[in-house]
Amino acid sequence: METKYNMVKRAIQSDIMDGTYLPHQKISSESELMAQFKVSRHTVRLAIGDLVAKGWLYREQGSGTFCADREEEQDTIQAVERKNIAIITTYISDYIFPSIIRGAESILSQAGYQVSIFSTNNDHEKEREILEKILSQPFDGVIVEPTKSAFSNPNINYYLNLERLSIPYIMINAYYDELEPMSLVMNDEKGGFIQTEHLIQLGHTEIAGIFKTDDLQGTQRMKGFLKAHRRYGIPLNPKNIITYHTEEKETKPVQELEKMLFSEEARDITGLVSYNDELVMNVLNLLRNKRMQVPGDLSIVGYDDSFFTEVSEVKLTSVAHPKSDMGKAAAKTILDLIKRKNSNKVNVSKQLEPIVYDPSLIVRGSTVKVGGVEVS
Amino acid sequence: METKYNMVKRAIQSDIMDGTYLPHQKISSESELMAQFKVSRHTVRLAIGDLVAKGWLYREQGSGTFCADREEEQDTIQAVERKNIAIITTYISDYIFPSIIRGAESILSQAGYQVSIFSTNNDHEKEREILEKILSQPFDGVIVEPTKSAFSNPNINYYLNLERLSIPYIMINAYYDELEPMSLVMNDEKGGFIQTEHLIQLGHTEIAGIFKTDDLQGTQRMKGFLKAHRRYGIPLNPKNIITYHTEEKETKPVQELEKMLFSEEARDITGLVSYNDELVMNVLNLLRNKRMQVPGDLSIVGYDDSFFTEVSEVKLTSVAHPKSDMGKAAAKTILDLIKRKNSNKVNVSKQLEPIVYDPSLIVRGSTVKVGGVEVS
DNA sequence: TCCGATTTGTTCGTATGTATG
DNA sequence: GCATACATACGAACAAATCGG
Repeated sequence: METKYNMVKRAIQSDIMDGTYLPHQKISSESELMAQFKVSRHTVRLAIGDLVAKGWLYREQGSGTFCADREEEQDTIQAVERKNIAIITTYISDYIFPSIIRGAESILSQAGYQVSIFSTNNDHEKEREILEKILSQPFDGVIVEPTKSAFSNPNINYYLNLERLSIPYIMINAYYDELEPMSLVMNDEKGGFIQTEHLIQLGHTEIAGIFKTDDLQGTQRMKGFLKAHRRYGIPLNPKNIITYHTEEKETKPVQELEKMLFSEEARDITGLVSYNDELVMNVLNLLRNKRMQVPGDLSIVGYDDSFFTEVSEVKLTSVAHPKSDMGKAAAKTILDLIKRKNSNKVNVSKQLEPIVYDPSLIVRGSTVKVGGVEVS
Repeated sequence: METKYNMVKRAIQSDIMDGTYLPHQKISSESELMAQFKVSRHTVRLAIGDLVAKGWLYREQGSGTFCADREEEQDTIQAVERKNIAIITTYISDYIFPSIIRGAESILSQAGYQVSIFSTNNDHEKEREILEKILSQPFDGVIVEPTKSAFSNPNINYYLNLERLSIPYIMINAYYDELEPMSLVMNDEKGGFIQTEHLIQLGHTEIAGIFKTDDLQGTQRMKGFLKAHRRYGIPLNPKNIITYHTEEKETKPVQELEKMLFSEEARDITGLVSYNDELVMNVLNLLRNKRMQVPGDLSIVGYDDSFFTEVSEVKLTSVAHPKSDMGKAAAKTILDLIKRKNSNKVNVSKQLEPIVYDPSLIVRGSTVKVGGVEVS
């Protein structure tokens, strides 16, 4: 059970961290806070007193309570050398993130840094909590994989606050456009393009595409999918595209595909471009039940070149993802930014050019010429 | 004009400075101070609150207010605000550890703790470095998966130091016998037993076993493998057993198996007990090249019930591993230990009984009656 | 320069909840 | 179970500083 003064305290801290209150700005008066939270003056003063003691606020009698400037103080704290870096991902255990985390951890621990991990579960609210935690502690740098990157982010202010406190951060896999942060991403549009191009060059003309549309990767890959069709003059039936959101990943895409392939109005799909390898595994289960052959009846191109490509019976054609290399590069970049910051004392997050990984296709057994025999 | 609470404050400070109150000694209770200075309780609390914030005193509900030991102030002041837990695993990204880490992270972050991760790469030297780092920082608890747990550990002293500093730690998957720590492990001997028993009950008598012998899990599973043979009166040819160390995992076990199955002195092996599912994947690749059918020609039992069991064409019979449940349980246990420590001020690491997970076999398509048809 | 409204500072009283020994 | 000690929360009153008119 949370205490009232703690609620007030956290609310004020939030307002400080998301930039509602800027340094030296006056915060709401005690009576305003009393009304706002429907608590007694005593409770408000208790909350404010705590924050004053911790150096978040300062009071001036007769004038008001003000947001403190915690930046100057930062230096003194940093004198105590504690090298700490935060990694925020959407999911810790799923899929390719462990590789990314491992890559980053190996570099960072070698450089004497300690790595703290956080996962948002692709939820903006959780992301906010994590950013608040990071802002209230002495982190030297942050590596973040954006949550629901296709949508505008309600936590932009927290990232701006990182900049204000000159804590370097970089984004991997995707980035929030508004921030123009240093980032390490794939050229996902090109990735989607070469996935599709590969099938087109094998003679496929009726190609289904399944894309996750709540992150930037998915929307970009879909863009590449469309572009390839246009480039090669292949007419694209809008019904060939299936989109889904993270929460639906276990159900909707496979259900929709089942409809597309096996319902009465089924069309003669011969190729499939998948958002990623993980999804292909679900698709393969469906096809196995329906006695459909891969690649005989359906050629499939995955994305990420994950371990799935090797363990399934049909080795999967897939787009290579840098994975642990990306993690390592991210780690090196953040170390570089920290070094620059400590020498220049200026915000350099945006001085570096984003690193864009060019995708390349790893052709394996899951794709063949349309109607054709396995190439192997 | 001096305020009342300031008088009380200065009086207490004086008593601390002139040695009337020694570190960790209980000071007068609030009601005593009320009488002594003839002020209200609120005023006393205001004075004490100030001194607590400045680190001169600390309060314990139900017990009293105590003089702080300002020698160790640096440590305590950080420890109070920073709820930090370390997780040490052998490998961060491989296999089932991501699930364990995720399970632990979800519980710990919910409890407001921050999770720092370290990986030893199964190397004692790296483990030592990590333990040194942890000992020099304010961690509240440590969850550790032992490195090379089958061997005696050269870093025992570091763990004893954790105990001396009363930092709770627990071990998962295995434990160093000398320490008798709180641990969460599987009954690996029983696991190896039921793997083998399953094949025996299907009529197999020539069963190969592959075990990793540098961790406790592997040696225990091998023990179960032997026990099952004895129990059922099946003679066991020592040549049916292959052992390997972590560094050899990509080469030796498969090479040895190839020799066992396909060389001139090959024997008629019909069943295979594998240290884990990951290894089975390598085995399956070998068998595919050799055009050997699973389960038709060889029945295979894996261990860990990992994602591999579901993605391969032949669904794998395997022993269930608690994975993220184990991570969650580990997190809850360490939180419990921290709570006890903060209340009792004694080392309680060893007061809890180790949690042992009983293994259970998940039967899928990779095992059939000897010489028989697939059961499906 | 003073006034009055606002805002924080100090102090009292009271009540109930929760942890400790 | 009980007394003790700290924790949370409400209410009220007056003091002292600030600021705009």
